[in-house]
Amino acid sequence: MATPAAGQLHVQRTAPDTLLPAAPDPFQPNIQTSITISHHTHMRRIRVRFAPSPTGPLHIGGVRTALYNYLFARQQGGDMILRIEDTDQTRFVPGAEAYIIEALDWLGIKFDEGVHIGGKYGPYRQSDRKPMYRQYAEQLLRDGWAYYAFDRPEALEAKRKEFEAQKKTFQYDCTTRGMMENSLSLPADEVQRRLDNGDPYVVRFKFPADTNITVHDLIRGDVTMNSNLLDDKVLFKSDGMPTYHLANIVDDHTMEISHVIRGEEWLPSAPLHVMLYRAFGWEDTMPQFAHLPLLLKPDGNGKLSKRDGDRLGFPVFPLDWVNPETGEKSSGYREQGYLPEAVVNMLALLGWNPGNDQELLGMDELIKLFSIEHISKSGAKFNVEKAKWFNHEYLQKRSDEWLADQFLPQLKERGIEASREYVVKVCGMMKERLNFPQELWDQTHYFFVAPTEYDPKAVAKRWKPGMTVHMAKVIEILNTVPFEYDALHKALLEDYIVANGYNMGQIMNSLRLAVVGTTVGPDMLTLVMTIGKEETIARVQRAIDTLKEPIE
RNA sequence: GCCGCAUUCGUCUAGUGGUCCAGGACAACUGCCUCUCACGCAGUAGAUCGCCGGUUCGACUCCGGCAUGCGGUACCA
Repeated sequence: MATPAAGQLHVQRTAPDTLLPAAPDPFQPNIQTSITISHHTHMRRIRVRFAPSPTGPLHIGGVRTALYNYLFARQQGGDMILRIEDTDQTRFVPGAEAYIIEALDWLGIKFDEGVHIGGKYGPYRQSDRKPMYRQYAEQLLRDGWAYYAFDRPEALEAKRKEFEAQKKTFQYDCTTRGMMENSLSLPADEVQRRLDNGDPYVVRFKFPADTNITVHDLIRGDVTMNSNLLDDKVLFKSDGMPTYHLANIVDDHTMEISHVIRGEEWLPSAPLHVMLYRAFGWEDTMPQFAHLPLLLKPDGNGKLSKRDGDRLGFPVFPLDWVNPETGEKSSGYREQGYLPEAVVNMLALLGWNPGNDQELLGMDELIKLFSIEHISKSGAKFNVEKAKWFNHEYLQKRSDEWLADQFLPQLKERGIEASREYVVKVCGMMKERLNFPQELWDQTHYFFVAPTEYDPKAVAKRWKPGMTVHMAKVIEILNTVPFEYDALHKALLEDYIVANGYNMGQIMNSLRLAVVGTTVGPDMLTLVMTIGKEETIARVQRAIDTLKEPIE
C-alpha cells in the first residue's frame, strides 16, 4: 500500500467536480441509488471486540456489552479482543484502562488478545496505532471519498449561529459543504497552497447525495437512512489522530473482526460505517452489526448514569472508582459485596433471555445458551431488588469457610477475637438469611458480644411479670442439666415449660431478649449451645439485674 | 427541529397469525413451617399486550398513522 509521508499529500481531482453536489432539487423525484451491502456467508473465524474509551470507570452498561461479546465469542469458539479507543487525547483519564481490565477480570470476562496481553493483530491501543491511520485517510482522499476541510472551530461555530438565527440547524453536509472552506469548494492551487503552508485541516467523509444506506442489524433487522440527512463526519482530526469513525473501521478490518456488538447509541452512525467499508472496498469482510438496547435508570426513563447509582442505592460501576481529579468516589459492585457470578447472571438477563424459564445461569450455561436472536430490542430498567436476589442465591453457593474469611477482617476491625472455627460455624448458621457479606455483623453480633441494651418494644411485649422467676429457673437448669442440646430441650421445653403449662412463646422470647437484646435469631437452643453455658448464664443474669421484675 | 430505534403485569421478560380469558422471575400480599426474625415452601393479586385504523375467518404477533420514551444530530467515544 502506498504510504506517502505526511506533508507529501497532493490533492488529486481525478474526477471533475460532479462530486460537488447541489442541494437536492425538490421538483425532481428522489431517485436514489440504493446501497445495501450483503454479507457473504462463507465461513469466517468469529472475532469480536470490546472497545471502550478510557475516559473514566467502566459503566455497567459497558460491562454488559463486554459480557455479550464474550458469551458470543466463547460460544462460537471465536476470539475476544480488548481494544482501547483513546483517539481523543483530551479526554484521557489516568487509571481508566487499568480499571477496565481489572473489572472485566473480576467478572471472569477473559480476552484472547488485547492491550494487556498482546496478540498478533496488535497494537491494541489506538494511540499506539496512530501512524497507520493517516494512509487510510489518504486512500479515501485519493479515491474521492473524502476531502480536506480548513474551517476552524470558530468558523463552524459562527456558521451554526448564523443558521440558528434563521431557525435552521447547520450541518456540514452535501448541501452546505459548497459554502465552506474545503478542497471541494476551493481552487486546487489554493488547497495545495494551504497544505504546503501547513494550515490545519481535517479530513471529512464525502457522503454521496441521494443514497439510501441500509444497515442490517442482527437485532433490529434492516435500518435504512438517507445520505442527504447525514453529515460529512470528520474522519481525521487536525491533531493527526483519527476520529472514532475512521479508527474503528480501520481497526475492525485489520483485526478481522467478524461481529460488532455495541451499544444502541452507535446505531445512528452505523450508515457512515457501512459507507466507509464500501469506500475502502472492504464490503466483503464487513462485520455484522448488533446494536444492544440501553440500560435505563430504575426511576424515569433516562439512560442509567453515574449519579443514579449513589442516589438510588446501587452501584453503576463494577469496582470502586475515585476520580483522580476531583477525588469524588463512586462505589462499585465488588466493594458493595456483590459476587461476580451474580453480577454476570443479572446483567446477562437484562436484555437477553435463554428462551426458557431458567434464571440462575452460570457463565458456562450462559455461553451455551447465548444467542443474539434472544436479545431484546428495548431498553431495560435496572432493578435493585432483583440484583439482591441474585446475590442471595449465589451467596448460598459459597462455602461457610469463604464467608468466614470475608467476615474475619470485619470482626478484627471491631476488635473482636474469635477463632476461625467459631466464625465458620456462625456463618454456616446464618448464611441463608444474607444477601451480602456486609450484613454479617448486623445478623450475628450477638454471637460475639453480649447485648448492651434491650429493645424497648420487645421488652414491653415479652418481659412480663414473673419473668425474672422463669429466667432464674433457666439459669438453674443450665447449671444442673448436662450442656447438650437434647438434654436442655427436655429439661427446659418439655419438663419445665410444657409440663407446667407455661406460655412457650413468652418464656423462650424472653430468654432470647436476654441473650440477644431483641427477638431475632436462629433456634434458641442452638444459639445457647453456640455461645456456651457460661456466656448464656451471664447474659440471662444480666437481663434479670437490668430489666428487673416488671410492675404490671 | 430533523433522523433513527423502541413500546406485554410495579420491574426484568416469554410470546415469530389460532395451542394466550397472555406464561415465568423479582417485588407485594396471604398462608404453612415456628419460641422470634429470617430462610424455605404453598398460594393470591397484578397486563383492556401505548392509542387509532387496516389486512385476515382470526392479531400481542403483519401494515399504516398517532402518542410517548429513548438515542443521535461534536475536530466525544
